[in-house]
Amino acid sequence: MSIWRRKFWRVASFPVIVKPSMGKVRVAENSSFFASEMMENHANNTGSGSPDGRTGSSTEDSKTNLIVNYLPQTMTQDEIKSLFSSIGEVESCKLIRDKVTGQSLGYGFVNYVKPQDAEKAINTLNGLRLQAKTIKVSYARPSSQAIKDANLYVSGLPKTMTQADLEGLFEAHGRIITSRILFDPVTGQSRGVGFVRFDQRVEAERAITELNGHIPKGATDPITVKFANNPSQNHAKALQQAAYLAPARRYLGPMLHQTARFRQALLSNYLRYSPMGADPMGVGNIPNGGTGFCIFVYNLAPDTEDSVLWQLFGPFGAVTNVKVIRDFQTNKCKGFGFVTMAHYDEAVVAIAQLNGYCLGGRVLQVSFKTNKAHKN
DNA sequence: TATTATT
Repeated sequence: MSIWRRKFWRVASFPVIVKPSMGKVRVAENSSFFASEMMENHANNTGSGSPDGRTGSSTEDSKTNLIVNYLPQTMTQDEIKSLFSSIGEVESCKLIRDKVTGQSLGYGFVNYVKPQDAEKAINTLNGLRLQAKTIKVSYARPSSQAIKDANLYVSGLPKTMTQADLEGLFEAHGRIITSRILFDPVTGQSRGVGFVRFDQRVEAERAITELNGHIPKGATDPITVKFANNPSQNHAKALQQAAYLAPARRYLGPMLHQTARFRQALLSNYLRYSPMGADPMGVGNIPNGGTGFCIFVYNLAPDTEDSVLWQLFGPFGAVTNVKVIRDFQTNKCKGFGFVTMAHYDEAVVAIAQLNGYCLGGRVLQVSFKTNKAHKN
């Protein structure tokens, strides 16, 4: 097999293009193909090695459990499991999603049966390029309250400050897990802001105390150091997105903050006035293997991503699966997709709200999926 | 002045 054939991964139904950069390709022994680029980014290497040397935890470090970061937004749990199963038997795999919108948070966990497979996965898959992302594979630290909310947002940095400089400034206050300086993609200039994630929250707290308002050597202005916003509770962004998607016609934002009880009230109201109230299951809609109710979405644009469906339907309740149907050759959306929702009442409201919804100049048709190709 | 690292 040539090196170029190795560039093309097929993981289940998910073809993944792997781009080895600079011809720097490693091929693992005892394995059909692995293209892996070792990270040159310091941030992505930090903390990816031995889990030893930690402080403040009595829990023993797992030698089989891995955390996978910087996953492409569209990658599903099944695809992750497929990819990591190419190394060895995977005991469990979990993609972390936003509780409200169902969107991938870009990281997950893979627990192997054998420690040597976990080690091999780090050596082989860390630094792998998937779509526009370079994934990071490292040992998961034992979960605890002490390691949560240890991510700092730093602003007011001198434009000349490098990532190494940043770490040099913060490393005295604890073990740095990751750090990053944000750059303008056009000019390539530092935006003067960045992030530093510590192992322990107390370390982050100490760094704030010591470094907020500090003037770096050679600089004139003080830096600001504070806790970074937590993405999983940042629904303001989702709200903005919903407002953007519904310019004038329907404003979905408030739905994000409604309780299940309010949704139930909406449902009662809806069923009272809807013809569907008489036939609540719709035509031929059967709970999909017990995982939920399948919804057919028609008139999607060719460039539609799965994430759009998550964003559209997530505000109405628990979305368990979405799928944009694509042309095998072009990979463009064929104009429709499916969304599975866990609860019937939420699916009903979502359909009622989104059928006729205008998305990118197209009027969507949304209904429960029917079994027949034609209905009357 | 904001990316997505703890189930």
